[in-house]
Order: sequence, then C-alpha cells, then structure tokens
Amino acid sequence: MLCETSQVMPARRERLPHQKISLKFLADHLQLSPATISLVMNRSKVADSIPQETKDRIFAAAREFNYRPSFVARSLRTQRSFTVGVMVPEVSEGYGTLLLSGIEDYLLQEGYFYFVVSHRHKPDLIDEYPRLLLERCIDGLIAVDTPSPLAELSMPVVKVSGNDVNRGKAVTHIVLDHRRAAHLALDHLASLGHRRIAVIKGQDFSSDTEIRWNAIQEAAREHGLKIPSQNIGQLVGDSASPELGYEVAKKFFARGAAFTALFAFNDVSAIGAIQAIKEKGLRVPEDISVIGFDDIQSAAFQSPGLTTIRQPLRKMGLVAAETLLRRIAGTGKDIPPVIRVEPQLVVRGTTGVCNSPKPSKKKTRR
Amino acid sequence: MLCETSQVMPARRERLPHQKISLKFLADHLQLSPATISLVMNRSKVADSIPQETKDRIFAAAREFNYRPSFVARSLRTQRSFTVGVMVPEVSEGYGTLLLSGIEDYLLQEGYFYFVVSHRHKPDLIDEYPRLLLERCIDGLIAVDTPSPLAELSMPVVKVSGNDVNRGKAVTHIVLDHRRAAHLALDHLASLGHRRIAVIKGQDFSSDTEIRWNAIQEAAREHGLKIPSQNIGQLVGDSASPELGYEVAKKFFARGAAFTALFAFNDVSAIGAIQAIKEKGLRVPEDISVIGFDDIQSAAFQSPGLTTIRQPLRKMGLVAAETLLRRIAGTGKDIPPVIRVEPQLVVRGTTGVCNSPKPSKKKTRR
DNA sequence: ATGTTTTCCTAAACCGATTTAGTTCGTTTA
DNA sequence: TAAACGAACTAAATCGGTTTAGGAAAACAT
Repeated sequence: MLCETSQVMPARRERLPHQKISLKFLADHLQLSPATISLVMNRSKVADSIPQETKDRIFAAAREFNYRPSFVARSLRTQRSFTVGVMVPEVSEGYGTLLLSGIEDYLLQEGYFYFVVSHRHKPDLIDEYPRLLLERCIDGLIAVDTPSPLAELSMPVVKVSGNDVNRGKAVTHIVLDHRRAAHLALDHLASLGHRRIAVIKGQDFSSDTEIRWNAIQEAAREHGLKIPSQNIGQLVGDSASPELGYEVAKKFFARGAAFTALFAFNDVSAIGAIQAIKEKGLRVPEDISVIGFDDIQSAAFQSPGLTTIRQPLRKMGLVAAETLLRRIAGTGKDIPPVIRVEPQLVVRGTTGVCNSPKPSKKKTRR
Repeated sequence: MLCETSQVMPARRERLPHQKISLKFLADHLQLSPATISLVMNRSKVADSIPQETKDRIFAAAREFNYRPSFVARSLRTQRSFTVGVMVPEVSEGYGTLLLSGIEDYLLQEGYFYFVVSHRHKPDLIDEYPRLLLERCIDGLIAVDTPSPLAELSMPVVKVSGNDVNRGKAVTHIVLDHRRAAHLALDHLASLGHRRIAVIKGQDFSSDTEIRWNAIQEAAREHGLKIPSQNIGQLVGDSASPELGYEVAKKFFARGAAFTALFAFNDVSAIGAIQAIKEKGLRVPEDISVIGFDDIQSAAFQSPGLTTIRQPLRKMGLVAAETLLRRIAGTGKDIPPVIRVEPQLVVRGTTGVCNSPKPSKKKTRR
C-alpha cells in the first residue's frame, strides 16, 4: 500500500526565505482546507466537533511557520479593523501627550491600534481628517478638544473636553467638572486672603474656554468677589508656548491692573505669566500668587513648583478609550452620554498668603 | 424603439441613509463596470482611451455620492497600506513628543498614517510589537531609541538614535553628531573657566548613553580635563521625571564631589539636578553651572532658562519620515545608511563664569 | 436493512477594491 | 471585401482571510 507516498500531492511550495505565510500555505501543508484552519484558530463554535488531534496539528504548524493572519484581509471581511482614530489639536508637550499616553495604554492592551492626527485647530483639517479616517475603516474615534462637525459620522465617538454637548448622537463626552475646578482654585486663593484676582481666559477655539470662564465667574460671585474687566485677559494665538501667557500678563501691568493672585487658563500660560511678573520686579508667590491648570509634567519641574488645578489627564484618556471600546462592542445602551471627571487642587510653591493690604471691604459691602 | 426604457435594468439599489458607497454601487448607478471606474479614478494609463465625457460622468457621480474607496480593500489587493509603524520608548513629554510631531507632519502630508506603540524598554514588547505591526501590513517602520532585534523584518526601517549600527541591512540610522555635541558643551563650559566638571550619564538602556559618554571623555581629554570618577553619575530607573537627576546630584554631594559645572544626560535630569543643587544651598549658575541635553520645551520654560545642547528633534523626525518613504518607494540605492544631524548650543541662564578658584594647574602640568 | 445522528471537514460566497487579458464594435487600410 | 486596427469597455482573477451551508463517512437506532 503505497498510496500514502504515491498519492498525487499538491506540490507543496517550499517556504521561501522571507515569504509571508498565508492561510492557504498552511492549508496546503496540513492537507486541510483554509476554512478548517480559520475556524480552529478563531475557536469558532463550529470547530467544536474537530478532534483535538487535528487542532493540535494546526496550532503546531501555525507556530512552526510563525503564521500571522493578515489583519487587512480580516478587516475587509469582518468590517472591523481593531483600529481607532484619535484627533488632537497637536502632539506637543502637555495636555495632549498625557491624554494620549492614557489612551494608548488602554487601546494596546485591548489589542487595538490607533491613528493619531493633529489638526492644529484648522477647520479644513478638522473637516478632512474624519473622512480620511473613515476611509481607513476605523472602528471608532476619540476627538480631543475638537469642535463638532464630525457628529455625522455614524460611528462610535468619544469626545474629550468637547463641551458642545450634542446629545442624542452616539457620542460620549468626557468632561471635567469645571465648577468644582473653579471652586478649588478660588477657595484656595480666598483662604490665603486673596480678594483681587486676575484671570487669563483660554483662546476662543478651545472648547473649555467658555464653560470654565462661566464657572469661574460663578465661583467668584459666591465668594463675593468681583473680577474687574482690566483683570481679565485672554490668550491669543495658536501656540503651545508660555509666550502667550507672558504677553497677557504684560498687558495686565500695562493697563495698571491691580491683583494679588492670578488664575491662568493652563500651566503653560501660567509659566509665561510668572516670567512677566518676575521681570516686573515682583516675586511669586510673595507679591503675586499664581495658579495654573492641567498639571502637566513641567508644572512640577518648575521652581518653585507650580500650584495648579490638576486634570486627571491620563485617567481621562483611559476612560475615553475604555468607553469607546464599549461603544464599539455595542454592549448595551447603558453607556452614559457624559462622563464627568473630578479636578484636584495641587498646591506647590506659586501660591502663598496675601501680603498686600486688603482692599477696603466697604466697597463690596455697600 | 422602446429598448432604452423597456430594457431590463439591474435594480438600482436606492442609497440607504448611512450606507457606505462602494465601487459596485457606483458601477450600478452609472451602468458601467467597477473596473472602468477604478481605472478612471486611479488615472491608469489603460483609461486613456476612455472619452472625457465618461470620465466626467464618473467623477461627477463619485462626488455626488461622496465615494471613498476602502483603504482596506485597496491595501489587500495592492499590498501597500500607506501606513507606517513608529516605535518609541514612551509617549511622554520631551524627546519622543517633539520627534513624533516631526514624523507626523511629514507622513500626513504625504498621505501616510502611522501607528504609535511605546515599549517602555520592555524586551518582550520590543520583540512583540514589530510582529504585531507586520501583521497590520505596515509599509515601513521608524524605531526611536529602540534596540535592534527588529533587524530581521525585511521591511524598510529607519532608526533614530539607534547607535547600534547594524550595517548591511536596509536600515537608515538618524544619529546626532555626539562628538560635536560634547565639544559644544565642554567648549562652552571651558570658555567660562570651568575645569571641574561633573557628568550624568544616561541609563544603560538608552542607545545614546555609551556613544555620548565616549564623546564627552574624548572632548575632555582634548581640553586637558580629567573627570574624576566621583564626578561621574548615571541615571537609574525608567521614568521621565526629574527625580532621577535629582537623585544623582544628591549622590554627588553625599560623596563630596567637587565641581563647578554639571553636564546632564538630558534636560529632564538637569532640571532635577538643579533642584538638588538649590536644596544644598548653592546657586545656579553662580556656584554651579548646569547644562542639559535635548532642548525640550520645558527647558525654555524654566527660570532661569536651561542652557542646553539642542538636538533638532523635529527635524530628525521629519528626516526620518522622509527617508523611510524614500526607502518604501524604493527609488534607488542612493539612500545613505547613516544620516548625521548637528547639535546646537543654546545658551540660557543656567551657565555662567566660574567663580571658584581654579584648581592649581600644577597638577595637570606635572 | 434502513433511517437518523454525529463527527469531521470543505466548497464557495464574500468583503471591496485593482489589474490583466480580453471582447465588441465601428472605422481604416490593403 | 477582408483584414487590421483602435476606441471603449468588461470579465474574471486576485489579495487573504471569514463564514454559511452543506457533504461524506461513521456510528447509532429502529
């Protein structure tokens, strides 16, 4: 009985040095059909009836040839790419970086990869990128501090700090509790005796600017504080440099603003403002206390360390990724449209007790 | 002659609200074959003979339905994904971020997307990620500060700061001119009168550590400087925090090291070291000058600003991306295996003239 | 002996493009 | 008038998997 050797075999292709191993190659090698191998390797229920011996042969061969199914082919068939898009204003230090690292941790651990695109607040890119990402068959999208036209995507979306809550859509917003943030900052300053406070608002394009400013005004009211208009400044320009905060602080001094504490829109601008304060010959915190926002890594690197309102950025990234994957899995409608995260006051060296004579209380009493 | 209306038409599927538009759909709509449309849209030479009128109809319909060919399908067929992988130690502030932003700029502009994975120097991840990326059919790989096992990939690779030059492979290395960097730093310090210099070396896992240390030693020799062993420290631990530099500086003091200038492995550790110096009651730069390396954004944010050796990180990212795409395009063998980029001295506030009495020259003369 | 299940596996359609090798039909050319 | 040619397309294979609907053979039941 020579059938085993004399039998006409499909010419087994020899493995070329760097040839990619395909399912078909394995099938030829094992004298099985691609279907069988696929079913076994994916642990499909249909493969339950296949004897362990065969399964072992398959796994052994897969290991031997280091077989890796092509993600592209699989994606085409299953319409799932295990890839998500991440839109950020820019990949620079600070805010975006910490978020990204949280997002990455979760995604990679779950077997997802991600595309990053940064739009630098340019409307045409904000328009174009979601389309390009869609072409690439991403399973979902995380949009960080990015305005909303992408609502029409019909795809799971999680927005971080996109405070333009467009409900009804399949979108979850991860938002900071800005009211609490404002309170943490103003309570801290008030407890140090500060009554004359200056505020640097964010750029108009930032989705946090308005909501945070409103929260600050409200908190100030509750403290019986008035923020006179010459103590209100706003960042101008699209740059991640402290220069922006420096300029605003300069303007404060130029117009003779009188304040003992400064609440900046973010840490980067706080750092710039401190520079301006020092140049003016004033000390931080002895003459002016400064409090930032975000708690980027550089905040701790400053000396003195920057007092700031911490956004749990890594955690926000983690939660964003987790929520997106839940939306993708489509398990239940029990995914909330808004997830609020809590800020935290981090006291370092740039805030201290108010040494200036308090403004006469009469004015506010009257 | 009613043939035109009575002719049996394939039922034109109506466009469902959010149905994706496929080539087939367009073909049905236009009464053409998918082949024709594909040829026209890709401006294939084969389509030269197709009259402009038909082409116009095709383009019009594509626009009307906002047709976007599926990248996944195309990738499967053409075996090109227009996607590259980027391996970095971590997505944190500083080094990696600036590089990434350079890489991103170039890639997106050229129509490529990229996957980022960060391996945190873990050998198993360094092993595993290239495989995962390969599965995803990336066209090439940029590896930043990542050791070498991935040499066997048989895929275009560009390494940034991978100083383990494994020539012969289809790999381009983007490397800094460390000799020049060492000279810039030591020339600067020497010109300020410093003769007793301390050095913080990088962690063993960093691919720049050894080559840079060798360059520093050589430059020191040329200046007739000896760096006594108690003035040599090394970063320990895998963290992007200044803490690491702080600890090293503490150790210097603990063992009574005497130096008037400190050359740190990177800006982050320089910042930590400065903290330790200040805690010791010494001033920067009056008592001790400090010079960092990299010129991350936070370096400029410090006050005083950190004097440092600038690596053109964004440019290195740009060059890495550009070189990779050239390798992918395979145009010519004229792609160099090593591309050297030049460092630059950035003088800010942490270096100043040496105020300590110079050590007696006799010793070195003898 | 026949019908019914099980077990083990496969054929073939499919995902959505690209691309090669034609085909059809009208127009020139020999 | 037939052969050759060019214009305008298209059929069908292909990329590398997944998945549904069976089919053949063996085991079991009646």
